Amino acid sequence: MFYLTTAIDYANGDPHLGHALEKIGADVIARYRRMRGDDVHFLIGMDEHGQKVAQAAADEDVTPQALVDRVAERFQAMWERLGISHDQFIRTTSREHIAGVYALIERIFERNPDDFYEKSYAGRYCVGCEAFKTDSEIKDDRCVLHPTRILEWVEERNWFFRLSRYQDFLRNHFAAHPGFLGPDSRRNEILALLDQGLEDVSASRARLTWGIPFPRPTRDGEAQTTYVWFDALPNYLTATGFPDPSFTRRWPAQLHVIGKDITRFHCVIWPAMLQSAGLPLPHAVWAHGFVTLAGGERFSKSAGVRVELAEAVERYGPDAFRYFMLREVPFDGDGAFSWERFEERYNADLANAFGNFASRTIAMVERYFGGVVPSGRPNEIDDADAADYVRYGEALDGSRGYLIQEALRCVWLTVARGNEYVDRSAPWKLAKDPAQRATLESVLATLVRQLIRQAVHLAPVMPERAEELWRQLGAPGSVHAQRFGAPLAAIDPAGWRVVRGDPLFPKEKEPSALSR
RNA sequence: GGCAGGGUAGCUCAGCUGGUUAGAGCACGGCACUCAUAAUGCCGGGGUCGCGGGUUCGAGUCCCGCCCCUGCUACCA
Repeated sequence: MFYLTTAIDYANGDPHLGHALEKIGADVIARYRRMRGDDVHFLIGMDEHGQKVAQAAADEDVTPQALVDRVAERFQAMWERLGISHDQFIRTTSREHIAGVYALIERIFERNPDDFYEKSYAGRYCVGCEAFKTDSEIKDDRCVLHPTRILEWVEERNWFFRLSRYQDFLRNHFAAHPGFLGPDSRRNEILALLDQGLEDVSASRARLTWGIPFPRPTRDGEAQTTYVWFDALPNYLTATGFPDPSFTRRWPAQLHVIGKDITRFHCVIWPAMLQSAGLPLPHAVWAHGFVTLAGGERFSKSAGVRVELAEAVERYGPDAFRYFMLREVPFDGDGAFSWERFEERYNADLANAFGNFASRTIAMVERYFGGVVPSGRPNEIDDADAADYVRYGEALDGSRGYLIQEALRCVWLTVARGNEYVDRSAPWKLAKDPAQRATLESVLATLVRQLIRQAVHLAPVMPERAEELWRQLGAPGSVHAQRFGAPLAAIDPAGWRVVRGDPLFPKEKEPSALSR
């Protein structure tokens, strides 16, 4: 079982490029795994509690539930449009999740009663943020985000989780499992944090109105609300059906795909919670980077969205968008989005190099062989491609992290090889000489084999376009039903009837009209 | 401030433990070709390798100092 998850998205706005990058990247991993033959379960979802959601609902004069219902629908519509192949969509307002959170907290109370304790928390509270502020967020006695408001000194009694107790456990875990967190830069940051020492974290809040009731009241009988760590993070566990005993069929997760900004929660608090509950830890966490804008401004939930996701998807279609994001934004770091760059990638990589390679190959099979793929034996082209696809696999299988952009580079090496091979072989010359018929057959069979492999290896990234190429090649079944490695190498397209279709990535007639 | 990473062609980046004329892709220019989405292939121009010292026969690659950028430095998520 390969159980992978993405961060659940906070339901206080519409999906933007940052959300999309994470889902697309995780989707590629999920699809890649399925095509390796793994039994994949891919979870995504929404984080729907919290003061900001309550506030947003109040502003619109709707109930919080009505608000999150609407937001969840918009997210799901976007994921469908983008071809995200999740198996499950969890929402933290669902009954199952709430029951799971109760069970997890109670399990900690049973197994490690000392891990929860009551403590008064005093601090400066910003009404604008609805949150306590730390010194670094305060300037001249005012919250840096709301300088016009006056900070209140607030004291409240909460449940706390004894995170500090797990410092050594976490350090040992990181030492024993070097691959637990990647990329290395994030891992080093967490190791530094562990060296610095851990403070306990609050597990409940008194003034939080929209959330899961904390299972136990405080000593003075006050009912509190579960704070974010114990509300949002457990979604990965509750989605498996926990506490139903069958949850072990999926748990522990193989991989949590998250943004680099929430690494700490997933690599410190979450593992400690699980350990406290006596549950196994996820095998790995991958912290991807951010999509930035050309100016360097960063996308985040608080920053304004400057490029409309819907527009970015519609302009060249979801598959081109998926390709662009993953090729341009390294999955272990940041990358910029710009229309100029998008058009460059689209024209150079998709239309000219790859799309045209498919077009010219299929056209030649039609022209010289009446559309029936000739037979031929694998040769040095297949060998060279195979070496590239080994690297493709190493970039996606997690052994060195999840370097999707490298996998794409590998496929394009084979595209370049194919175009070069066409020119070197000059089939149009071979076709004029009947004595060269066998050579012509061999060349075109080779090109079709290349396209087969490209379709299969691009299927995780561009599922729809890969399927269309598969169809144009006259290949049987679905590209998504294929398997990498030996089964793929064994495919012999001889006799397939190609179907010449529209270009895979049509170019706009007036490129200037697309420029901004 | 502390810790970590980075500053290499117009753009995005590769350059491992120091060693022939510093590389790739895109963009740009020329040539070739015509199967193809005026696509492709070949060739080429273009870089004081952040700045200043130092070690060495020799440094983008090591050492010191400085400048600049990014991330982390815990309760919005």
